[in-house]
Amino acid sequence: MRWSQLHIPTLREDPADADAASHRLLLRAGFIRQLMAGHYSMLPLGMRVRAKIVDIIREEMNAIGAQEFLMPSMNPRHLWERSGRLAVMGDELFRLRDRKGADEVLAMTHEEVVTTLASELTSYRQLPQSWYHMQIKFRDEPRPRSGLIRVREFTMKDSYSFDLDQAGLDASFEAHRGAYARIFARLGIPAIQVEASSGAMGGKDSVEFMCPSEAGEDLIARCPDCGYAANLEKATSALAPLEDAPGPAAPQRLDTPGVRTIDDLATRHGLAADRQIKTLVQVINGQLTLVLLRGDHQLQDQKLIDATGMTNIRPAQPEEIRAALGALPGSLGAVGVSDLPVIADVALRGRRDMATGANSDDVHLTGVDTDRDIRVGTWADLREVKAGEPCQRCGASLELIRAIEVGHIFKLGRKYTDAFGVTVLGPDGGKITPIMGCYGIGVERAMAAIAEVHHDEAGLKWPVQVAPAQVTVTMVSVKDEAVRTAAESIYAELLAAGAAVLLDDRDERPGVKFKDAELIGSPFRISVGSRDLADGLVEVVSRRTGERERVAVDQAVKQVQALLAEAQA
RNA sequence: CGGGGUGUAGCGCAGCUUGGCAGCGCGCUUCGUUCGGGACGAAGAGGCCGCCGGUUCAAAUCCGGCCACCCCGACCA
Repeated sequence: MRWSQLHIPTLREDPADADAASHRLLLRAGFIRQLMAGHYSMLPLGMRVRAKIVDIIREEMNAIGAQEFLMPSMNPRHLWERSGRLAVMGDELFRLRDRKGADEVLAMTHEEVVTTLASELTSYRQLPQSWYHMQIKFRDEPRPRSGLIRVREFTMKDSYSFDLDQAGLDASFEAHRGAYARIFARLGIPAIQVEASSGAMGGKDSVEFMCPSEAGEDLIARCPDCGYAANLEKATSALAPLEDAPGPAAPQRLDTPGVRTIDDLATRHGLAADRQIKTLVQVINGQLTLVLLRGDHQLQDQKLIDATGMTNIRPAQPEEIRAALGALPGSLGAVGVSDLPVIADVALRGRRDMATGANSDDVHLTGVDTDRDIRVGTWADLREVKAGEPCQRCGASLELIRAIEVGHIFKLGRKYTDAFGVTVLGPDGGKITPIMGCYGIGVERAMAAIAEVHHDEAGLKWPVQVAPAQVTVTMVSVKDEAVRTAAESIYAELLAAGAAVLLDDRDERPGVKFKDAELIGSPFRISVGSRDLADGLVEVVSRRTGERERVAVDQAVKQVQALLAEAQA
């Protein structure tokens, strides 16, 4: 690759409106260009990085025995009706219609398609299977952002495993977990594995691979001591147990004029927030439901979704609340409520002598025992963990950090094999419905994550495994014939040795070339200039360490190869 | 979808308040000088001022509508 032939130049100034560092640098260094919100063109430099990421993923997937497929992005709509996801995914699923009037969708993932292929499996002898592909996914995101981190069109490596039983699924899952750990290590992404909610996909065990970064959209709770880590949507902590003295034999009325918040009740009536029951009203699949939490706790929305299995949840409007309970938010409670479902956070279990609203404006109740006075239909973990709370495993103080979700693996179960009637015959001649796992990596998002982790003020700093140019050979002075000859020869030799090399043969001043090599993030640079060449020397510079050394012209290739090997080890 | 902001040369922006020749920096072309850390001089090229409509003798500028993009939120495998 010769720089003089690269069609898209680097930019002197930062592009406007680029929020994340990766976004800014990938634009400026000429790796990507935006077409519209959430859709990017991949330029030659970006394409090279993407190809290397794809290669690494492919190697590790093949290494665990997964087989590569390629399934269409455009799917018939009926497939998605059959799986039930047409309704679940809502507006996020792109829909279109062809000239015959047939309805189609642009696939967000490929469970439906891969399951139709799996229907040709006939015998238990054919299992287990792990199938994957790398294909463009389409998602009508409400708000694309941060460059490649959240887009509407992106490449995903998604794989799907089919096993006879839970033990087989566990093995496939662990194989993928290992492959993912190796992939992210090779990509230079310091991914940490966290417990996650499986969300709308269904299924049980769910592990996300998270790259800590301020540009991330997720929050994870992590224990610095024992390594416990979970998505905030799932994280729990060990709460200090609260000892309640026995209260009165029945709840007592407390007039609380003007009190509307937990704080009001605490400051004006001396009832600490952790002695209050917070009553939220949510509409879950059209059903008004009371959600109870300790006064000083926040509801984690995803936990409510997971606890109920419903995705269609919204806070109730004040009119709905008054019609159902006879009071407005600020004086709500669950005591005596028998006609509405009640879901309570486990932190309220067994509490006594608590305070809560009386379902009459400006009136509260004290002396409430949760077990005695409230008809709780479901106990669940609903509370959002806060930084500093003790780790449930070891008691150390939890920290909350932002992270980019670069991979997600989970045990799907039989949702799709059931929906599509996939069975194989077992050894006894009986029908077995295979159990599935699914596993995804966002390729361009991984590229952005690498850029987030590996950059400085001067530009990108790609790890050698994914660098678009592992070595940039800089002709410091293109008009010097001796320089040209030496640089061309080093370039050819490195190319022949299989290295990714970029020859900067532009007629530019040296400073421009040095800055650009740093901007695009070449791990190593060989400067071939008249000054050193007169002594038979060239300069080798490391982007990462800034170290530079002069070596004999005929030793340069060997020296750089040694440095590359060392960096990859 | 709610809130905020921005659309003017390839990129970054000024001009809009108070209507009157379309500007600046970078980049690009040509010539000359320069040449190991983003050079300098001279001469050039490059515009549907997001789109549609209105007001006006006259609109980048004022008014209305629409579109796009960005940020915050909601949303999200």
